[in-house]
Amino acid sequence: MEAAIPRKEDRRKERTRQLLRDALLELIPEKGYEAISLQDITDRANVARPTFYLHFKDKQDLLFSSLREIYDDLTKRQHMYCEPLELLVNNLNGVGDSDFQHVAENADFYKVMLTDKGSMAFLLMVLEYLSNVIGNELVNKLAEENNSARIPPDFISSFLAGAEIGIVNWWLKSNNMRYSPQQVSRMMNYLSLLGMNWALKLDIQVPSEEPDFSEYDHG
Amino acid sequence: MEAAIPRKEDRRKERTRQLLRDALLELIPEKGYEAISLQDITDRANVARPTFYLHFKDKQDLLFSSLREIYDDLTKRQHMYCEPLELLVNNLNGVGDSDFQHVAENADFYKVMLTDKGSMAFLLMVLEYLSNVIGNELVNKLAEENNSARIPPDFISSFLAGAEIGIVNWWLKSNNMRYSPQQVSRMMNYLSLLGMNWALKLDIQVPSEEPDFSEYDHG
DNA sequence: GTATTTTATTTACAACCTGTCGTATAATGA
DNA sequence: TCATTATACGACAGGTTGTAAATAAAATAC
Repeated sequence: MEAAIPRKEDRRKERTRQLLRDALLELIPEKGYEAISLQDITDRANVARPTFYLHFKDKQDLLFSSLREIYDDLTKRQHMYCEPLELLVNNLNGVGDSDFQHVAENADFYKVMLTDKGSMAFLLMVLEYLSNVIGNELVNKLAEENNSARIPPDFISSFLAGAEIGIVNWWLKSNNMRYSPQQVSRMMNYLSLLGMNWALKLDIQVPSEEPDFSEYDHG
Repeated sequence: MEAAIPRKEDRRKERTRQLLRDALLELIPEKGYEAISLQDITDRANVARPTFYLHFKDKQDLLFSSLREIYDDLTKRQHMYCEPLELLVNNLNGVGDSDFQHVAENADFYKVMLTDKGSMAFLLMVLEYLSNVIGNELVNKLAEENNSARIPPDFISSFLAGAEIGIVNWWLKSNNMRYSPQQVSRMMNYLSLLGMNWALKLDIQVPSEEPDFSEYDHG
């Protein structure tokens, strides 16, 4: 056995990987994920097709690699919002905003991926991400407050994760996104809160003033 | 132009179509939807591959054809449960049962389809089906009771449709389905009710007796 | 700066897939 | 029985994937 010499990472490696990642994200809004072939990707990245296999197993592997950093970043932003917990229970108006904000910023991407041109693996990845974030940052923390949940916390997390996907799908298709990310996020929180109150035997109050959910014109 | 002669449908036509439909549904739990080729389907159905194109456009067309009858039937069953409305608001314990019952009966199928071996088109079809059923049979009817919704009814429908998919996904993966269809359905209803109350300015009461959501052993 | 190692290119290949031709066969309805 | 028409069959072009060889290029180590 040779002694493993910890060589410094070859610069070309990361460079090629980045080219491939960028090419994929660039192509998705153009022709949809499913329709993209490895040839398309490597052509766009100016890389030979066999080279692809030196770095990624297949298209899905590349997709996941492309998205990991994005979602890691989102997780951090969520963490900021939900800490401390008191801020959450007294003010629903920040929780989840970053998610919907992110979707709005990448609307072209999500509009395609939440289509039959998208990918099941991606949707499941998002579902799991949401389920984990909602579970770790919200439901489990609330469940600890009062240790007598009527409904399993992971049921609630999965419920809300699915609901959020349903909402995003509705939002992206609803007449050019007539609601702001903050509005959608708030609708979601208000609609979830009372059921969660009951499920976790909590007593978080819905703000008494009526929220402003009026549509807005795009300008 | 020839006069359209209304010939009786050739028996072979429906026979072949049914063979193809059955073959697909048979193959899905075996190797996943995505991995199935037309060759697989026509082999299983004992039909020549070019014949496939005489009846269906592609694999997805066949899938939709296979599922249409199933979902039409489900819609009817939903309709029964939600009519009359009074029965609904006073008794949460029937709404949506048929959906979860159906999933339990076809667990093998859904376990594969809600996987990266499944299909986005299928998931979107289910999402739309759920959104329509929940909208038409539940939310819109409740919204008419009191014409001053705080949140758009179609937001609520999409929210619940997504939530149901999230729940089904959780349920199928949760340790061999430790909850009965009725339990899962009830959890879902109880968790949704209070938020919907607020959103639609209603006053449906959550039953005061504690529901039984204890897990059960499979025997 | 030079040598060595790693990475990338190129070309080629086998295997599979799809969609669509004709033409021949056989079942069906009239 | 007879005309119709669904189906079988074989074949084709064009696309895909994953892998293999030998060659060229680039980065690191010294």
